[in-house]
Amino acid sequence: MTPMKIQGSPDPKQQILEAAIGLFARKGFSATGVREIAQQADVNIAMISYYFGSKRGILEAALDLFFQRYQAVVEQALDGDDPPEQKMRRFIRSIVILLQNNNDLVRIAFTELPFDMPEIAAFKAERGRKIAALFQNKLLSAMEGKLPRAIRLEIVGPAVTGMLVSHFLLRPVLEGIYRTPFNEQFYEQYAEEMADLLFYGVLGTRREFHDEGDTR
Amino acid sequence: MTPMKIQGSPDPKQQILEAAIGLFARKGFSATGVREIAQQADVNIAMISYYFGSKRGILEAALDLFFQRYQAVVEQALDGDDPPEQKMRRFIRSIVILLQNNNDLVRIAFTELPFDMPEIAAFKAERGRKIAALFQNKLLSAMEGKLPRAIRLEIVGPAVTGMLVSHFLLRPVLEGIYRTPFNEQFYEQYAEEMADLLFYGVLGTRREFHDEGDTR
Amino acid sequence: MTPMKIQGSPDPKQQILEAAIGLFARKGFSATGVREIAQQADVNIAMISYYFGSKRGILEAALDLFFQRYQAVVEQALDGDDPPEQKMRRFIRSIVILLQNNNDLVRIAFTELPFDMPEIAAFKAERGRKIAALFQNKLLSAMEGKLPRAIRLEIVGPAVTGMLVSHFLLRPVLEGIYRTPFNEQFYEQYAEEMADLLFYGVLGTRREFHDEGDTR
Amino acid sequence: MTPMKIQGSPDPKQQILEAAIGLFARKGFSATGVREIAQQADVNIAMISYYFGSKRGILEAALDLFFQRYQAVVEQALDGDDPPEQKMRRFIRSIVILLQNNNDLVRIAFTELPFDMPEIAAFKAERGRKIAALFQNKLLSAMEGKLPRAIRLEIVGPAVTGMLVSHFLLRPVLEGIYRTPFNEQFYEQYAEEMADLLFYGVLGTRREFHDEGDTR
DNA sequence: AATGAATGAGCATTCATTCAT
DNA sequence: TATGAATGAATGCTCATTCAT
Repeated sequence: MTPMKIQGSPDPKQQILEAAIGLFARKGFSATGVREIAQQADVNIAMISYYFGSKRGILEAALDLFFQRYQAVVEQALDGDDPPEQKMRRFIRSIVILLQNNNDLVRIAFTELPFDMPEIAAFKAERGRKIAALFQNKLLSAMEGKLPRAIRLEIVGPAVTGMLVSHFLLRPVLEGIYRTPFNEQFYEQYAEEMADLLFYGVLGTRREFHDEGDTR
Repeated sequence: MTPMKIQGSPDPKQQILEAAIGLFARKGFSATGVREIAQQADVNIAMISYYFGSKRGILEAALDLFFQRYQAVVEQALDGDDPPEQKMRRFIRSIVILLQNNNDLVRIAFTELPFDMPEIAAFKAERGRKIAALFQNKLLSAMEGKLPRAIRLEIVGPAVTGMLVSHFLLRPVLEGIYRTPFNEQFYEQYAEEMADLLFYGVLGTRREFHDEGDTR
Repeated sequence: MTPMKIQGSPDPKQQILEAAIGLFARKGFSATGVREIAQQADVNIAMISYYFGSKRGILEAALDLFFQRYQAVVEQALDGDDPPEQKMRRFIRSIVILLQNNNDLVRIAFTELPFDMPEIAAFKAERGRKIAALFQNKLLSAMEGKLPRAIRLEIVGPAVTGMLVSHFLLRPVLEGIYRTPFNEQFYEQYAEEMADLLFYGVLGTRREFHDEGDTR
Repeated sequence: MTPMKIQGSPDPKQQILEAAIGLFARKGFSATGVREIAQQADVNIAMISYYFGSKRGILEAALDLFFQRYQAVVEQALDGDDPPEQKMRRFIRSIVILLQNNNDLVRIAFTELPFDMPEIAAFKAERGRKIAALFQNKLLSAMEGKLPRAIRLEIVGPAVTGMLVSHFLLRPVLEGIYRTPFNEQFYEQYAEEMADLLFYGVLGTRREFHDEGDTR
């Protein structure tokens, strides 16, 4: 039976998770105390053990959430019979939206890889493998032989990831360097620039390689 | 007068810094205790206050060290009258070597940006601005008008940074995903792939844009 | 619901407060460690934060306790329509009993006025003002014009306080100087001598000023 | 050979003592650190051990200084063949000046009697005995039989001390209670009021006891 | 006489977690 | 489910003192 919650006292498990994600992203996992999470979530401190077992349990839940969403985007973007470049553009656009809306989760996922929590690293590797396989099967296998240079996934994969993500990880610093407002409009352009950069580099032009329709 | 140190009792300030860099990179700043640093550095715990004022002081010293080295590489690579593409290739090769040799510092510099240490973020922004200016003045200004698409530094800058760095940040996870050995030979190829990717993207080829000699 | 406590595990908050009062009085606030308090109170050290927030919190609680009791004595002694001299004798007798029974608190209240804890000094001033006002309203206003010399409260007030209290502050030293046993009987005489000294000084006699009945 | 000191680098021992007296008075002995003393005295920290042996050594030097000055005032005021009341008025006037000029020392002497430094208490008792003996021999013995009530030194002594001193100990709090400016003029009146209070109390008048000339 | 590095014990406070209710 | 009290270990930092130079 799902308990009816009156307004103002929502699901405490969800409250804890949301509070923790915000704090982990802003202060880091270690620097965040369970007391702080409990206070922010307006929940008794013992509820954390109760719902998540431990502080680490919350981190695992957060990572799980991120990879679920990430993988969903990948699957959805790469699915279907569209040409690879179109799939890729769709992926980039979707992923930029994901990164925008889950900035905190992204920071946690890419930032917290403590070597003293090997299970966390293992968990990430496992999820990463799945996603790499999706790319291999749904995208790269269809492009083989058609590219000017072969794509080595273990190199290009992380490079593309870093290319797309670093803006979001560095955002607080970037805001201190550039005056550009990082608003909705910016991120639309951002996605296009990322795609062009990935496809043609800074020196190439889209027309050179082959005639193409609008891939957008 | 520089004191002659007998073997076995080297400069304790240096010892502390090195120990801390290793631990910060592996466990994160917050998760690393001063006792741990002192023990690893084989130094009395009070020496940390004595030399660095506080744990945070060590972090600042580490960041300073990283940015000094980073900026030195940038200046050296971009200096001179060589054509831009050549400068850029030189920069990428140098930076890959730097990242290889300072993996711990890199992780610290890109990972520790806690919002509750705003001075740290400010420090990074200040150094970032300097480096961005170097690129603008020594590289981009010479390329203006010659590119198929204008380069927006506030977008391409972080993207290139992330493209180059993410391998090193994600390395422990990548090792769990791919079987590629990350050895000397790998990083030579890595630098070339990064340059090609940056210049021509995954779809472009180097010959298309303009005939060029060997830019290496 | 007040929890029934079995013998041997009494109210830990009270335990902490009592232990701290004893130690603060004997060693001073700064020289007393929280570990020492916790040990003496037979309580886990973290309970100090839990109940009082900090070591300073215990000091504040102790001062509050003292001033509550002090003010209660003043109010009770000065209340009613008795002639001023009688009120004053009653006050002195009551206050001597209070000082006897709260020697530790007295020492803390008069000894700990660190200039680096301005809130403490402010707290004392506020309580002192209240008590000064009580004297002004319930005692001095009734005596105006009837005295050989006007009483300046800001001078006589501290003087009387010091006169009464100094024995208790200096007791450990006095025990090293005089052989008098400071027992119950002594303090009865002490109260009378204080009253006589305050009223008639060392040279005056009670009969000289005006014929009076037994003022006790 | 007494070293000639150039201006600006005066006797470091004196510097340390003065810095320490100020800090002990403001923060208390325990709360004052040797680093702080050394810094305030503009002296290397190791000089404290060198000159005073330990932090406690400074406290002992300060107490010694206070009692020397105190005893000198007592001896000077009580010496000679003047009538007792005149001696006593002289003493009170002198002591008020002493208290004014040595406010820090007074606070230290009356405030720091930690039970865990028994030698300090013993030292104070010894000096206190000497001063008590001076009063007994040079003042009270001449008044015996001439007073309306016998004076018990072990009671009146501390009372008078407290009466005189409490203003100076409580000064920071008194400044928060009353608006009276504690200036030169105030302390002249203060001394007179103290003498009158001691001699005649709040109810007595100076003319009642015996006709007297100007006792000043 | 003076320095700055070094020591080891100690400081107040906070940690994540547990448990009886 | 939910609470608040309780635990013991750990936190970063400072202490007074010592010592070789």
